[in-house]
Amino acid sequence: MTTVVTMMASGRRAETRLRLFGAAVELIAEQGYTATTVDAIAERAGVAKGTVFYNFGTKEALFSGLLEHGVGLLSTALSGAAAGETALDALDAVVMAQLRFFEEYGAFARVLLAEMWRTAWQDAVARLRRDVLGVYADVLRRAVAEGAVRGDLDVETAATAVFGMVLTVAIERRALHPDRPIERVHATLVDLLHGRVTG
Amino acid sequence: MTTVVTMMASGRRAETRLRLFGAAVELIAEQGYTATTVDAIAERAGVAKGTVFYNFGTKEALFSGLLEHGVGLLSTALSGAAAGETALDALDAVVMAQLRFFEEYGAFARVLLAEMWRTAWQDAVARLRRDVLGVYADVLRRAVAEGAVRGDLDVETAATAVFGMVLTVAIERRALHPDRPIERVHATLVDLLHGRVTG
DNA sequence: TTTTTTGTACTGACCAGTCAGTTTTAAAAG
DNA sequence: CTTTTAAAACTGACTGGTCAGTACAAAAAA
Repeated sequence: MTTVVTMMASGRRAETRLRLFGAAVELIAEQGYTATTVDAIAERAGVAKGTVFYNFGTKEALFSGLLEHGVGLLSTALSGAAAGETALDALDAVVMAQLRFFEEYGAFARVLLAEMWRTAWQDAVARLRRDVLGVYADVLRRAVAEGAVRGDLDVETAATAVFGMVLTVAIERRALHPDRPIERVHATLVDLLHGRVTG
Repeated sequence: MTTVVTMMASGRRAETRLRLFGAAVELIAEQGYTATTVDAIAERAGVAKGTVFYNFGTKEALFSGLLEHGVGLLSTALSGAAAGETALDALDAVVMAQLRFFEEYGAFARVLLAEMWRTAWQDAVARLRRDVLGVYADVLRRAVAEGAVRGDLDVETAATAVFGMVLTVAIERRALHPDRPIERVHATLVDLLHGRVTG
């Protein structure tokens, strides 16, 4: 049972909410948002259907909350890793943090990738761009300032590219090569980024 | 109206099928598979609902056919670009071909990204891995043979990484920076891959 | 003549959301 | 410590609507 949830303000209600997030993220990862019924979420969470609506009001609000929560965790994980001697060390560390995060919360990775583009969740997506892609952009800008990277690098595009690359690889690895050590995947990606592959 | 469809064996029936693919890919890109109704697809295609079932039998079969069709076009586009003096030239060309393909068929890119992970479409996904990721893997292997790339490169992971990177960037560009020239995006990605960014 | 499409009407399953009633919790009163 | 009280949390049967798929007769195309 891998869930996006770990800890949060305690209390009966908060606990129920987290159980619902956990059930929802797994089911939505497998079936997609629309195909996942509130009944199924409630059943997996071990609560009555009415409880879902008592806590969130609508199915959409439940999903919105789930996205917010997950993006928050991801953002925390990445920015926590962004420290480092040089900007390039920091970049490696952020890539590793993203790989580890999706290793633990693989269901959330798939939900993100699948549902990120729907207009219904603009708020969570905006936050993803600001707080998650922003970490990559900051690190890259720092690298520019340190002179480790060409000054005319298109930082926005590069940040998206790295994030998408890691996300795709993390999902593919979980689906097809779960035994492959995450360190090996990290090494491949880091080599790609540092030009130790070609030339 | 951007559709995945371009040309195919002519005939009334084939034409109807392609119109349905075109309508379906747009709607599914916006709303997702489950949320898209057969009624809506038929209406946008300008066809009676019964015609959908006459041609495909089920909604799932329509979508399966759409995926097959799109993956076939993508595979053709990429392998057609994989020629080139050196393997690294070929890699650049394949990246460009993928960017161009998703520029033209942006709706299909989003459908791929969103629905690729559901177990229901294993066949199309297997073909994607074989025929599309395979093009990247081949080019990278060729680069290894030419000595342009380290011999111990994890070709599979690298191929997935590059494909995912380009896919993510292509979608993000269409959504957020439609005016940004595709050549500039290509230059950023190619620089990343050739180590002209760091060091 | 055969194949394909149309339009309308129908069905049966499924599902988000509601609501009246029940249980739990915690605190105040005795 | 026990009882009372009221709010908060939870329950599950029910409802109204939606949708994939069917049926079919008539029309259009090949």
